[in-house]
Formats: sequence, structure tokens, C-alpha cells
Amino acid sequence: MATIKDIARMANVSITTVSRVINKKTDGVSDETRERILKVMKDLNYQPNRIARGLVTKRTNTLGLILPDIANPFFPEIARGVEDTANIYGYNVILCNTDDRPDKEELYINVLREKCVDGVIFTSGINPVSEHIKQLMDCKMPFVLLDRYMDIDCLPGVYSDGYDGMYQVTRYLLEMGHRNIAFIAGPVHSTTAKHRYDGFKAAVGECGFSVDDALVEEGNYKISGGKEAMTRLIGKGKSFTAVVCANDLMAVGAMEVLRENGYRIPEDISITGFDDIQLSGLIEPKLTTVAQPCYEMGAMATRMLIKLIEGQAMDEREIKLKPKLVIRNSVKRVD
Amino acid sequence: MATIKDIARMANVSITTVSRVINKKTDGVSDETRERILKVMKDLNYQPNRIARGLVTKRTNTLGLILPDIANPFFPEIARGVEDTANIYGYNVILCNTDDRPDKEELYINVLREKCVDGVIFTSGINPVSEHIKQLMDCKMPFVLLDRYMDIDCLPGVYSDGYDGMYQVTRYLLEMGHRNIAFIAGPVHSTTAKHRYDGFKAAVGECGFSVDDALVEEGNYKISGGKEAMTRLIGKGKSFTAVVCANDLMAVGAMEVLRENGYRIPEDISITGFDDIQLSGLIEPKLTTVAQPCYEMGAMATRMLIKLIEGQAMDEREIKLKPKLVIRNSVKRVD
DNA sequence: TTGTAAGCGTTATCAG
DNA sequence: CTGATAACGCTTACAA
Repeated sequence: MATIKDIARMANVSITTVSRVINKKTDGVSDETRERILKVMKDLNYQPNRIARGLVTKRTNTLGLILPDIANPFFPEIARGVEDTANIYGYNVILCNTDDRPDKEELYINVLREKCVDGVIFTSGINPVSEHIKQLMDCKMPFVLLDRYMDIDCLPGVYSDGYDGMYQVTRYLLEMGHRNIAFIAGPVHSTTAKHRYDGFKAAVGECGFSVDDALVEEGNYKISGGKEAMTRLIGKGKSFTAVVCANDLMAVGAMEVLRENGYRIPEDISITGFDDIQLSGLIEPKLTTVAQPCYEMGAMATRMLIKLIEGQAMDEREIKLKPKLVIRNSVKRVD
Repeated sequence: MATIKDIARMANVSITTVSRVINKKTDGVSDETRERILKVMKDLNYQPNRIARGLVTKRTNTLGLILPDIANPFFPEIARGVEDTANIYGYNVILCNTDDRPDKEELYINVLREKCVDGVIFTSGINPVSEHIKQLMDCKMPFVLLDRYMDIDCLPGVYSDGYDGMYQVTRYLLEMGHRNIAFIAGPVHSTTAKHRYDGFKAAVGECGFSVDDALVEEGNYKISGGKEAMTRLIGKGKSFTAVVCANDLMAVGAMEVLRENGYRIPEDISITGFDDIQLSGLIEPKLTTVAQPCYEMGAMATRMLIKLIEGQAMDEREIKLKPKLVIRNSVKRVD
């Protein structure tokens, strides 16, 4: 491949001058010389080597996106929002799947550091991840937290308000007359799971009822977890008219088990989800859920990260988006 | 951040010696010196700068993954297969969404070149993309084609046999007694769409029937395309008992329109898809479709690419995987 | 076993 | 408007 030296030689100028035109420095080069250099560059199909440039500028124009699993339908939209936005500002994105495993998180943080990415967007399901966050802070790597809230102060991040979303959907269920409501929670160690559960409890409590602990089961935010939790719930033999699930995927799993056990949805049992992944509007009955603006979250986090990297002023370090109740057909009024 | 120089100075050795231990050269360093260097590296939390290394070794240990849209449910599994495999061999993956736009494909190919990725996995919906492939070949960038077949000879690639898959599912429909079968095709310019359509025609023809052109509509491989195509199909007023869709997403869209128009599936109309995305096993009725081993395709393509990069021998340059018919509940026998 | 020095392809500083 | 030259952090002959 041609290098800046080749161009310089062939255009009869110094590499400095070539560098000037590569970097579109408006002044310092005569139009004539510029044209000549541009032509040589074109003829040789020259591409400046960003690795070499990065070595001196300390910028790679590359971001790291650390998330649990791109195959989980919650994340592709986010990733798309991140990549699109990064692209607009001239950055690329390295994708990292951690499966929520601390060892993989650490591994990726290390190689992203070694590769000198300019910043990292971090979505972790585990808490405390303070170790890894500290790692990032120690090496002064700009980063933005996404979706999964950390119990540390003032870290830049974009979240959606799980408490509020769950409060809304639970209120809705209550207004529809439901009193015996089961809850399929997310993993105990996940902060989002905690926020959502708190929102559920708050709504129930506010209406003068209390949560029946026997009707609360933990899941893993996946379809399998929803199935297992629902199986346990049914096994207990306690009656309930509705199930609130901490995310859509578990709701889908729960629905399947419910149906296998002869329950009709929503005639016999109402169900709600959380996230509003694409799937939820496609299954039958269409799932009533809480929408998180995934694409927008990815985009906002990226914009925030780039501001951080480029040292621009930020309006706010912590953006909390209000999720929206999406009413479809999985909830029936009871009297 | 600490550099190799800092380590050398603090350990009282030359940078060459430090480099030796970084690169785990077994001989050439006494155990004692090695220990000393290792300790200093640990104390300073040293991470070798891969940018600098890449500049001299001409290797970045980074791959580019170019695909139309990670938010399309067909791709996350592939991406996961790619990333996992890359990770195993010590590579990272830069994600690029092109929306099948030639300008974005070109843009990404250029920046991936500038960033000196070691190789590229390319999934393009457009044909001919020969221009971009040529670009890749011109700069001697190792690449592997994934899923979308190119009409160029001998390019390394991993495909699934769309012809065969569509042939299988169409035969199945024929055996179930269907004679008036509509077809919702993929975009005309897509080679996979062509292969699938050919498989459909072959199966129909082989049974002594012919394809009614009026029952063939083109879609865009998305839900919206399935809806539109089905709307047009219904508008024509010609009768059919089954619809074969070139992918699952369009089948989902078609099902929705069918239902809106009062048709029951599969009682009134049978329908089939292609891809077997997760969604297909979750909707009601569960969709009969053709499974492509997405994760495995991503993994194989990556292994192939890495062999190419590392100059290892390859068993075959072109891997064609047989897709598998997945029979579920969206097809009814007619007599 | 260890070190010196050249070089990877750029940008940046300074001088002309 | 243009060019020498030193850096950037590392690997790699080649020498000692």
C-alpha cells in the first residue's frame, strides 16, 4: 500500500505538505500543489493509515460497546443507535459480548484499553461492577453507562426509569381490577431488576394492598427464566389473575407455560412485560408492556460519550428517560 | 499511561528486554529479569499499546463485520457467532450497518482499510457488489462473504443453500395438497432472493404445475414488505391456499394482513417462512419455516477469515450449508 | 542474556 | 507557502 512518503515523492513535495492536504488544512498549501497531490493520491488509491495517525494524535476514532449479548433482542436496537450515531461523528464501534460475566467484562476492558479506543459504552447487568468502572476511571478512559444503573454517584449514563415504568403498568393492572398479581422479577443482582420491583411494590402499596411474597419469583431476563418462574408459580397452587414480568422475554416464556397449562390469555390470566421489544407487538395476544426507547438510548449515550471525549460541555451527566406504557391485548378487566 | 520505556527505566533494562517479556518470548530473558519486569508492569498497571505494535507488525487483530442492519433479527445471531469466534482467536470486531446502501458499503470498506483491520466479513444484499469486492481484492484485504452469494467465482464464503431450502418447504406444501401457492419474494437484486425463488419454481415445476406469475409479489425482506406484498396479493382477488415467503419477517407481516382481512391461519390459508429467526417459534401459529444455522455461519465465516489472514491452509473456500425444514403449525393439509 | 538502533506511517513544531 | 526533523510506542535485526 502506498504511504504518505510515496505520495510526497511522486508529487515532488515533502510529506509535511501531503499531510496538510490529507488533513484538509485550508491554508499553507497553494491550490496548484494541492491539486497535484490530490491527483497522485487518487492515482495510487491512497488511504492514510489511521494506525500511524492514532499513534501520534492519541485518537483512534473508535468506541467500545460492551453489552451482555447482542443476540438478546433488547440490544440490537441499542447497538444500532450507537453505531449510527458513532458513524455520524466519524467513529467506529467495536462490539463486545460479555454474557454478564465479570471475567469477560474485564478482558474486554483491557483489550479496549490496549487498542486505545477513545471511549466505552458500558451496559452491564451485574452489580457491583464498581471494579470495572474503577478500572475505566483509573486509566482515564471516557465512558458512559447505558441502561443498567450503577449505585455510584455522578457517573455519566443514560437510563430509563424502570421504577416509573413498572409503577405505570402496575397501576394500570390495578385499575383494571386485578388484586392478586404475581411478579416475575429480574436477576437479584441487577439494579434494573430492583428498580422495577420497587416500582411494582410502590404501586401495589399505594393502593392499599401488599405484595404477596409467595407470588414473586426470580428469573434471568430470558425466555427460559420466564418459563421456569411461571412453572414454579403454578406449582404453588396459589391463585392470581395477573402476572407482571420484569421484561418482555420472560413474559413470552411465561405465556407459553401458561398456555401449556390450559390458561387462556388474557381471559384467564392477564400478563404484562417490560421493554417493548419488536416481538411483543407480534405475538398473540399482543403484549401490553412498557416501552423503552432503545435506539434513542443508544444514540444519546453515544452523543454523550463523544462530548466527553471531545471535551465539550454536557448539559447533564445523567439522563433518565421516562418509559411509556403500551397498552395492547394481554390484559383483561376483572371485577 | 505507562509505556514500554517507563517499564524499561524502572526495571533497569532496555526496552528490547521488556518487549521480550511482553511477547512471552520464552528464551532470551533470565527468570530473574523477567520477574522484575513483570512486577514493574503490574505495579504500573501497564498495558502494551497495540496501536504502536500494529504499526510495526501490520496486524491489528481487528476484523470488520459489514452487514445490512444489526436490528434485523436475522443478524444478531450471526454477529454473535462472529464475535465469539473472533474473541477465541484474539480478534475484535468492528460492527458496520450498511442498510444495503452501496455508498455506506463503500464508506465502511474505506475506513476499515484505513484502520488496517486484518480482514472483513461481508454480508451484502445487493448485487452486483463486484465494485466493492474488487476494492477489497485490490488492496489485498482478506475477506469472506457471508450469506449473500456473489456471482463471482471462487470467492471465499459461507452460504446456506437457499435453493435447496425453498425446494424443501415447497415440496412439503405440495405434499400437503396445496396447488395454488402464492410467493412473496425478496428484493429482485438480492441473489439469495433469486436462489430461493428458483428453488420454489423448481419444486412446483417438478410436480407438474407451473408458477402463476400473478401470485408472485416482491418484498423487501422486512415486515413492512410482507404486509405490502400480501395487501397487493389480496387485492388481486385471485385465490390461493398457501403463501410461501422468502423470509420469516415478511411471513410475519403477511400473517398480520391476512388476519386483518379475516383469514384464519392455517385453516383458511397456510403460510411458510425462511430463516427460522427466534420470533418464528414464538408467534401463534408457530411458523413452519426453513432454518439457517446463523450462529454457526458466523462462526465458520470467522474461522475461515482467520485462516486466510494467518495464511493457513483451508479445506474449502466455499462452504454451502444445507438448511433444514422446520415443521410447525402454520400449514394445514388440504384435499 | 542483554542492548543498540532502525523503522513502522503519521502529525506537529519550528524554521525558512 | 513549504520543508526538516523529532516524536508517538512498539518490534526486530543485529551486535555485544
